[in-house]
Order: sequence, then C-alpha cells, then structure tokens
Amino acid sequence: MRILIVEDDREAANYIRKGLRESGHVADHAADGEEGLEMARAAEYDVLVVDRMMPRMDGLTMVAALRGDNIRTPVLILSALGEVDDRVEGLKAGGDDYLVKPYAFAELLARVEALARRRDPDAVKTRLVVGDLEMDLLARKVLRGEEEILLQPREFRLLEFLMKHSGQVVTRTMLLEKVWDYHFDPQTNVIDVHISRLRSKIDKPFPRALLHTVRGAGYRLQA
Amino acid sequence: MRILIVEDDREAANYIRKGLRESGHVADHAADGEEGLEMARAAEYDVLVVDRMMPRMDGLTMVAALRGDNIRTPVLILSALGEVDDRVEGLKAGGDDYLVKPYAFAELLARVEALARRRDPDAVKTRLVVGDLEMDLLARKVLRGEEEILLQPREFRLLEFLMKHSGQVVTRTMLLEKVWDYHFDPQTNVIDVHISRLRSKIDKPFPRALLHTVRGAGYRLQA
DNA sequence: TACCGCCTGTAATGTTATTGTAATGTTTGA
DNA sequence: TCAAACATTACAATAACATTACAGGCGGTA
Repeated sequence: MRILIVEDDREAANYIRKGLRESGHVADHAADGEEGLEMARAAEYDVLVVDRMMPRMDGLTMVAALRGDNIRTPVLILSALGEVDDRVEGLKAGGDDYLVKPYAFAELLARVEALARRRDPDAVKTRLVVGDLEMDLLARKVLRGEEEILLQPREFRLLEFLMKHSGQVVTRTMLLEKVWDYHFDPQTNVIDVHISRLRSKIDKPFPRALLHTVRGAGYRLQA
Repeated sequence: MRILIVEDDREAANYIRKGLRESGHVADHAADGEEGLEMARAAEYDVLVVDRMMPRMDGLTMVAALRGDNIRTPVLILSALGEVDDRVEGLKAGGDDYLVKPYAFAELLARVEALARRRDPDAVKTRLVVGDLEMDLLARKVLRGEEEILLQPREFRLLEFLMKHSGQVVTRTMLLEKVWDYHFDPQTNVIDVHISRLRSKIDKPFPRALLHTVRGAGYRLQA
C-alpha cells in the first residue's frame, strides 16, 4: 500500500514511516501542508496520514483543499486535540478517521489498513498464493507444497513483489524501484543475481518452474 | 471480553455474535434500544455495538441516554448512513467509533478490540502456551517443561508479547511500542540485549530453541 | 542519610549472515 | 555465427545481530 505521511515533526514522521515499511507498505513523507497537498495531488496514494497542526498550511486546510479538488483518498487525521468538537471539525474538513496523540503505532496501523480496506477490500492481504507456492506475510514464511523455503530478506521482498504481480510481466525498473528503492540504474547485475538465487530455492528443487524469464522485458511468476 | 450487541435485525446480530464468540469473546444481544439500555445499565460490558436505526428507541437516543446516566462504556455505532453529518451526529451522541454498513467482519472485530483496549489494555487471556513454554499472567510465573524460570519485569513483558504473537514475526518497532512504550527509535541496542538475556533463560538451558531471529525483520517465537 | 543490591539501559566488542560486484559461462534470436 | 541478454559462481565488504561488561538509578533498610 502507498501511504503519504504529512507531518512536520521529522522524528515522528520517520518513526511512522519505519513502522509502516516494516508492515510491508510504501510510505512517503511531506513536511508541511503545502508539500503534502502537492504530493497528494500528484501521486496515487491509498491513504494519507495527516498531522493537524503544521506550519505554513495546517492539516485541516490541506484536507479541505484536497476535497475541493475532488480527490477522495482516505485521510487519517492525527491530533493532540481529542474533544468531541475537535473530532467533529476534523471529520467536517473531510477526514475519514481521527486519531488522538499520543497513540500506539499499532492503532495507527490498524486504522490506516481499515481505511484502505474500505475502498479496496483486499489491498491488505496477509497470505499470497501462486500455484503451490505460498507466502505468509505475518509469519514471514514461504512454502512450496509441504516444503518450507528459507529466504534472505531481499529475496523475500523480491518474491513478495513477484507474487503480488503474478501473471504479469515485472520489469527490471519496477524491481529496482520497489524491491531495492533504487531510483536509478545501478549499472550492475544485482537483479540477475538475486533472481538466480531465488530460482535456486523456489524452482530448482521442484519439477516445474514458476519464475519465467521474458526476454527483453523482465520476469513473470506464473503457475 | 463481554460485548453487548444492540441490533434489531436478528440475522445480522447472530452473525456478529457468532464471529465475536469465535474470537473468544462473550456476546449478548438486545433487540432494540430500550432493551439495550436496560442491559447496558445492569451488566458490565467492555464494549457496546449499537445499530443506529431501530424500532422503539433508536441507537443514538439510547447512547445519549446511557451517557446521561454517566455510563462510559465504549460504543461502536453501526449505520447505513455514511455521510459526514451522520457520523458527526453519532459522535455527538456519545459514540466512540462509527462503522458504516456494509462492513467486513474483520473490521468490526478490530474496532471493537481497539475500543476495549483503550480502557483496559489487556482484558484478555490469563495463561499463554507455546510448545512446552507456559506463562501464567496472574501468578506472574513462567515454566518451561517442569522447570520454573525467573524473569525480570522487562523480560516478562517481552516474553508475554512474543507469546501473544507466537508464530508471527514481531518487529523491533512493535517491541519498542508494546514492551518499552517508546514511540520513537532510541538508537541503541536495548532490544538486542534483552532478547539475549531472555534467550539465556528460556532457550540456552534447553535442547531446542523457541525464540528465532528473522534477519532483517524481527523475531519469532515458535515451537 | 548512607548503604546495598537489583534492574535496566548503554556502549564496546565480537560474530555471522547477507548483499552487491565482477568475472565468467550460457542461451537466444537475428 | 555473433552480439546481446541473461545465468551462475565466488568473494569481499558491510550491515545486522549477539554478547559481555559496566554504571546509573531506584527502592528498601538501618
């Protein structure tokens, strides 16, 4: 899931970001309302997490502006103000949910995922399946048939991405961006190497291969 | 957890009830606002799940009446109305959260548990078991096999959290939040140190380890 | 208040696993 | 048959984790 955090406190933002990433989401950050507005307009996010009090443009103004542009991305508002009237204000400005500081990260995560689920009931899957290959995101385990397969962190991310796009061709550029967070071409064969390692674990020991090369285009995972 | 469902649609009520029971809660049912009010006054519930539209006395009136009596049990309001003004009304009447129909049961469950946690962070199980490792929350005792294991308070909380999420990978961020109440990254290796101490007590003296490192992700407790 | 012991976090140090690179080999299609 | 695209392997750098020792803080006791 793609999430935008709009929060002026850099430390808090980093903390949220790290947690969201650990839960398998992609999180960007904007440092104030104006920047947030711009980013939310430009990119497709599944959920926005917006701090209420910020310099330059506060959270409510930003959300109201966004709604004015007819952008309906779900918004979770963070605030130190917890009175009924404050929450009401937050909702009236166009917020979808409201979380009072201090909060536990787990609650933020639950609410963010709940908001995303509301539009797209299975944006937040915990178990991926392609043929006889299964991945459990919570337990971080991969099975092929009965066999458990042990993967390195990078291999895990790689396979996760391939499974989430099974049946589709996944390009090298996509992999660099989504699995490596590289936004440039490293001019090396990192991808080839990791694909090879992944194959030796998920395909080599089994009769039929799932991970196919699409020459000149990329790779495709398919039963 | 004790939950009261106030819902006139018997089929919907049974559905919720069944789901909540499967998740280990105790769920009662009232068929309209008047009955619900009476039951909520009489018994101690951890959460109320209240339908908005009901014959005799509607959900909002009921909640307002309850709050008038100074009963603060958290209320989750269910409604087919999703407009901002409707949600605002729900909160003003004294609701704590608002769920729009149709909803996924998992979301209802998550919200009910979030509400309950807000007042009583662990109104749940008293005995945890993973393999031959047992923890008694009331007696504050830990056993592995026949052996009693003495833990420090922090070690106890750490193990408790791991046991409550056994089989799943627990990230460092989760541990910082739930075991240390840190809502930021302390930039030290507190976690590593405590994991090490815990291991020396629960795993080292025994033939098979339960606490596994999942490199790049966190830790997993598993038999 | 002074003393003691336990608990906890920090920091230094040691260990191991994981990753990217580069060299080399193999396949593919024009 | 040749070049480009892809595959495999080995290795060294490094990041992630584990362990140990130490010191401050806190509560209890005299």
